[in-house]
Amino acid sequence: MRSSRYFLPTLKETPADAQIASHRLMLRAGMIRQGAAGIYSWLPMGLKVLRKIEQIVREEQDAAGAQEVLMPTIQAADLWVESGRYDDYGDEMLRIEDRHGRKMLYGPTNEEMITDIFRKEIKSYRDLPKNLYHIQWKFRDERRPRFGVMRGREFLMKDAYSFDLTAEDGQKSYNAMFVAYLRTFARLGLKAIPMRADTGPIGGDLSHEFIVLAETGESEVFFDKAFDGLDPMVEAAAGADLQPIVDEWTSHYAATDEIHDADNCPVDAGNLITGRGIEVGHIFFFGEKYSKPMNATVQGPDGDTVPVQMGSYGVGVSRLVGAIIEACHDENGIVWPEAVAPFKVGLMNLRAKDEECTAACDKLYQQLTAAGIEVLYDDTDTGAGAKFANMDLIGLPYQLAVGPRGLKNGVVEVKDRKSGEKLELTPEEAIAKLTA
RNA sequence: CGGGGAGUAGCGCAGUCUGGUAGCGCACUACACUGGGGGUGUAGGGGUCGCAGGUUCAAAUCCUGUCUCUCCGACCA
Repeated sequence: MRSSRYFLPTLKETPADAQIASHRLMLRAGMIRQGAAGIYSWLPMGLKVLRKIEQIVREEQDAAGAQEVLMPTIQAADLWVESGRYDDYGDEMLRIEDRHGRKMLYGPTNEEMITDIFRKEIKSYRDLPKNLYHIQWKFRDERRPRFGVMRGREFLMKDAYSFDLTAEDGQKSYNAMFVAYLRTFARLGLKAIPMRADTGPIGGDLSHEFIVLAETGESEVFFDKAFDGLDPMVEAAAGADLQPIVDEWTSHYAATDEIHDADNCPVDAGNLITGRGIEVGHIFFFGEKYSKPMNATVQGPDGDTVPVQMGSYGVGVSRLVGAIIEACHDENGIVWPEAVAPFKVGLMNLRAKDEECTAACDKLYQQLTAAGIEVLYDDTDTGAGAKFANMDLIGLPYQLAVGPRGLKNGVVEVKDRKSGEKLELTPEEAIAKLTA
């Protein structure tokens, strides 16, 4: 993509409303623009990152045996009356009426709807287990939206729902999601710690929050050093027993500051790590909480009709964009992990008016693009300093700077955004390095 | 929801107390210079001062109402 054609409105100055790093940087890097409190438009580069995160989440859900569906954003209130949550949910639910005066709502989550879909079709234990998920916009009318997309009112969420005959089977479904989450966050370039959690309004007995570590995270977290030794990229054969893995990850101490009690902490100070984190995922097993009131039942092998055992599993996809930036930035801007970077390489023509320089850049752009590398090519006729600053701000993993000075000696400069390491290479070497 | 703060050009702000031709920096347009870390100059364009009432010869400024945004706190993917 050429910068001269790309819609990438970066800002030199920081908008006054943005307090935290990710919000500031997303606005400055031209990723989002605010529509109303907690509601944002996603501009091309922001959307590109959002889609990449979404895709990784999707791949791991699919790999874990979940199947993608897509439920609507607008739901009829009836189902919520049936589950008893229409009154319980309170002002966080955006309630609307259609032209016929029918009560509707913009979905804050989808337990009721998925349960309704399930109960209408599934009648036998032979059809279990099932895990259905979707990635859809949700709306929760937060009292105080803040931190940009980290706590917006409208947000993109992956939510999966598992259905099993027994609680034991439900635990297996839970474990599959647990492992999928470990892998998902690791692939996104994050360090995530599962923590035992309150179940809140979703309800249920078994629940873990996944907290990604970021120095500027919203809450303080405490966890056993032992987590550092665990490998989140769990490889497990289909149908394998995941319980030992889950046990290992849940056997070590981890708690947010709300729960942590320094005086009674089971981990001695030498092994306790204190950090800050952001909640990006939350998984629940809640058994019959919705299946019972909503009559989502199947016939078991013995002929008895029983409520199905359910769990739900959320990932804050849009929040992850902010969380990744919180975990990956420096004073100059964003430092994207390669897996979610909007482009891998930022190619800078340092002297757009110089024909040789432009020819060299055009060629590099063509070669890299042909090799399947996503390149943002700054072909504009602006000062070199502005280009470097802008590239640092948007945080592409590699910068490829091409100017007359280097070309005279047959070299271009490749900079690693994260380490800051700069290499002078021939164009051929640069291509080889960037396509490796 | 409790307590603060703010709405003036795309962004950041001054002007409001003490009413009198709406300003500054950045960004933008044109031209020239410059050219490896947000460069320089000259000349420009852009604002019903959040909205609605009121007071006044005259309102960004005073009064009333209203909307929105935002910060801290309590709650959440």
